[in-house]
Amino acid sequence: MTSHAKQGIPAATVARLPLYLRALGTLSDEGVTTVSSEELAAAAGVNSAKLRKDLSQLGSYGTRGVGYDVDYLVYQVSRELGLTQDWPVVIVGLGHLGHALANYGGFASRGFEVRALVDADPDIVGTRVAGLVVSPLDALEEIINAQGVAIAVIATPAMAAQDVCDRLVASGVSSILNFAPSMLVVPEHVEVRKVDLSIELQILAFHEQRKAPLLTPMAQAATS
Amino acid sequence: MTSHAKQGIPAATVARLPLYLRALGTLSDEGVTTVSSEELAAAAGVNSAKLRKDLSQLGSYGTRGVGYDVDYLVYQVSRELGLTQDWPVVIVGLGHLGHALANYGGFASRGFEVRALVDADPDIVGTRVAGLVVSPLDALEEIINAQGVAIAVIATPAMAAQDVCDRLVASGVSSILNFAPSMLVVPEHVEVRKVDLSIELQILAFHEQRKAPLLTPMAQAATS
DNA sequence: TAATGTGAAGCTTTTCACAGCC
DNA sequence: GGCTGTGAAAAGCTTCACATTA
Repeated sequence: MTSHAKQGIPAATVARLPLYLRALGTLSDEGVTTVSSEELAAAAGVNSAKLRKDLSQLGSYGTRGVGYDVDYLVYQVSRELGLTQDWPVVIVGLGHLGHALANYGGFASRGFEVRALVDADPDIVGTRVAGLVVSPLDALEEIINAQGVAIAVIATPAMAAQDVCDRLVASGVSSILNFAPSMLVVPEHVEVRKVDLSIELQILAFHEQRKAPLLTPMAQAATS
Repeated sequence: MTSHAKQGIPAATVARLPLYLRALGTLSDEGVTTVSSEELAAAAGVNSAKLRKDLSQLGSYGTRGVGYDVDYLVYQVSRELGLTQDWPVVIVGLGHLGHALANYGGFASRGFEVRALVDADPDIVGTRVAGLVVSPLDALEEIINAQGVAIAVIATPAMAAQDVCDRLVASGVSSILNFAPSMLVVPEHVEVRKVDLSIELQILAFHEQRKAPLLTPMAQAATS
């Protein structure tokens, strides 16, 4: 109402909203009805000034001297993220990872409904995974149209990812979550986000490395 | 040698090094021996000024007027990330996701060797996954000591994560990759990084939401 | 009184643009 | 001539600290 910059919530804030939502869900399950920025920040693993600033981007949903109403805040954050509606999702690629994603409960609980599974391998097509029969790659376009899919998940090998991506985009998909270790080229209006399971491990190795020399008797003549 | 601020590569740079490494690997496989910042940046999906600044943090490994030697740069980036040595890793929790992680080729190819799999479920203990026999949770401490594990992956349900984490830390693990949807509390010297499979999907929904109203005949009286 | 919401300060990251070097 | 490496400017993000309000 009062000119809240609807266009322009900082990307860093958007990236943290799911974190807050998760923490709020836990609190709600525990029967907590009101929470201060300090408490919620601790539960989400951020500092309280950041949390307050983030929440203030969405509007003025707290009460000074009291805190935030948990359920009300869950609703507001969900709405902001677009999770008050259900999103039909298709998963392409049913290797080990696709399998895990299809069975992952965290999607359904956040308003994502896995409507179809697609794979290129004839041995996998027709099998039942997480209650769904795996469809052949040929059926991709038809499925997307029939189910009204706007968000797709790619969990294929790297080599197949760009081709699958092109077909998804051609069929009208405009948001893609890419688990394949490859860079996808897409038109302007399509958003791609990527998850690389090994990147975080590599970042850990970086930090581990600068403690290790002191503790393990491994590296001796390492100082060039 | 020439006083390169060894202590203090920006976090944002470290987070992108794995991306460059992957792009370089692909180029190397294609037989490319030299690459310009422009080309490598395109392959990694970043802009070239950023790439040059990032690489300059590691040292002066390019040649003006020419570009970067692909194999040499692979080595330098790997060394910086601590990937020239092998890291023994243990995965705790062998549900669908743990399964997928155990079978994930991207770990081994980056110097991470999955040495042991651990689960609490008696039905899973003793089964063979990705060539390894799953050990019981009781054996956790012994395995970590015997294998010299410094980096562990948690893929348990949220409820079990903190307990597993505490035991890992007590046994000397100092880097943890957490896939469980929960906040881990650890001592100062332990580094935790988390991957939440549904967070990226929620961020996509956020962006999808602000295109959708125009395209789908779903939301009608949405403007409060 | 207690805790939010927010200007302002400080810090990090990105981008620009060009000097320096091959 | 072409491309890296890097100061400097711009943008973005975090933290501080306190006025404001229930």
